[in-house]
Amino acid sequence: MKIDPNNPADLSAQIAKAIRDAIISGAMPVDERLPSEAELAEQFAVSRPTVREALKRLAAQSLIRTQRGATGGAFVNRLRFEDAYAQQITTSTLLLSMNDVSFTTACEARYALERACAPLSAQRRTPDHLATMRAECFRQSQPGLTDEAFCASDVAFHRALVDGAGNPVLSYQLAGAVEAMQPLMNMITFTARDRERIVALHHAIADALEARDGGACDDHLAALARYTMELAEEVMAQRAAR
Amino acid sequence: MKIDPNNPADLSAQIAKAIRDAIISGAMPVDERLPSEAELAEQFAVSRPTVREALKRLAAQSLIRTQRGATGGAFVNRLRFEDAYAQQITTSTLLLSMNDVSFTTACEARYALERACAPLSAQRRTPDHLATMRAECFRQSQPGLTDEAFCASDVAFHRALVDGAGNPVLSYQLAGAVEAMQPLMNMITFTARDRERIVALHHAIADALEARDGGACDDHLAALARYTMELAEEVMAQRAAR
DNA sequence: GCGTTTTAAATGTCAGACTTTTAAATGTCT
DNA sequence: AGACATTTAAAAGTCTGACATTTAAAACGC
Repeated sequence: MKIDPNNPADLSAQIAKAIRDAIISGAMPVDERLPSEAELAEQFAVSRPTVREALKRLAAQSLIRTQRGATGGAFVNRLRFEDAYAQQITTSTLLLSMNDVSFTTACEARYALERACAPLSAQRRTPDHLATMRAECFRQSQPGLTDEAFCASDVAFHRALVDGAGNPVLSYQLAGAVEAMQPLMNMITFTARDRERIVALHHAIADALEARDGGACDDHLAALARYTMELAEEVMAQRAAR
Repeated sequence: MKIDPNNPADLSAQIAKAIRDAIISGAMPVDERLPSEAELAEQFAVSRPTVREALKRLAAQSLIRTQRGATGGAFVNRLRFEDAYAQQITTSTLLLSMNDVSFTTACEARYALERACAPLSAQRRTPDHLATMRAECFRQSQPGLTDEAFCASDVAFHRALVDGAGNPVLSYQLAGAVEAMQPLMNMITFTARDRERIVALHHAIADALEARDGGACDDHLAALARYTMELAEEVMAQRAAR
């Protein structure tokens, strides 16, 4: 850990960076305890509140966790895939909403990535994945379902597809792409016929995975992508006309 | 923004969550100024240091930025793709290093995602992207190059490929997958013949993109994926033997 | 009217105290 | 001796109040 220059601004950011670099470089292994706040304050020659601000920055990135009590302190945290999912999803959601990314762009990215999973998922999906997909299909065909619940079920279906690839790195990367689409999808009103069509494609996808036919799965995903974009275009056209 | 229960622990986390939710829900538009730290302290009935810790958490996620001075304060930050790239890369890198993800798993994910970009990149790549790829190919065939520089150039080549798809969401998602592989790739020692083979495949990929032939590009990427994994397996076998 | 100075508001930092949590050390009883 | 209760100390979490620094707008002077 390095010292800070005599630049008396952003001290907490500098300290956070120093510690972050130490963690990333591997100098501090997982579960290693950092010095206490008082010791860090002395080492960096700053006050304890400043150290605390730095630690909170790292905690926000799940790089450390803190524990109170006698043997407590700040510990290097093992970054778990589940924790990273959550961050990834909020970041992706904000990226889409704050940069007026078009529905088309987001949708294209999402289906391109999903199609990348298709062949792997066809090979490796378990009965569990199939069961989840069938269950979501069933839910999606229930009559009284709100559009939001329909979209949420859609996300669950596609997550099962992605998870079927059995590659946590892929699941992590795709969590953002799939879930961040949900707010955009919620802008669409699905008619009964739309839903019917989508559920039919979902069934076709599940069938293809059950048959371990990656090619067919890819074809149906492509069809679903086209159909989703068509629906979105209609909505856009209606809004433009209004 | 909601109040906190009388739970006197994690106050700053609760406050950060309240503000974060307000931002994500869209209740606070981009560039909106938050109340001053003193006002927030009063609203949440906590002290200013506690509010500051909450704000630092949000700043660590690039959700807000702060400005000093008379008209200063904390502002809702427009999350830019470039900022998100950096976070994505560090998160992905840590995920891989802390969860002993195998080279094979990471490599599989990376190439699956890259292949998802291939058809789009074939359609939309600009001369700029091609020029970058050619330049990196040239660099990769320089004799005195260290393994690390070779890997860095490899990353640059593949980023150009991904950026060629002209979809910022894809570029963002893939930044992590591609760059986080670099530390793993650095564990491989490339012989002159290895490099020759890789550069040849890179050239073939660039040729396919130049010809706007997505299929050929996909084939070469698949070949590159196979070859990379073969190399890694050799390295692993050598280590196991030792 | 324009340039300079003052002022006020805001973040950034510090020092010291107190509270709460937690586990280990100590003590006590059976 | 062992099990249970008590004390103690270390650490994070919080609060109060103060000072420093930055910055833009207001006040002032020419």
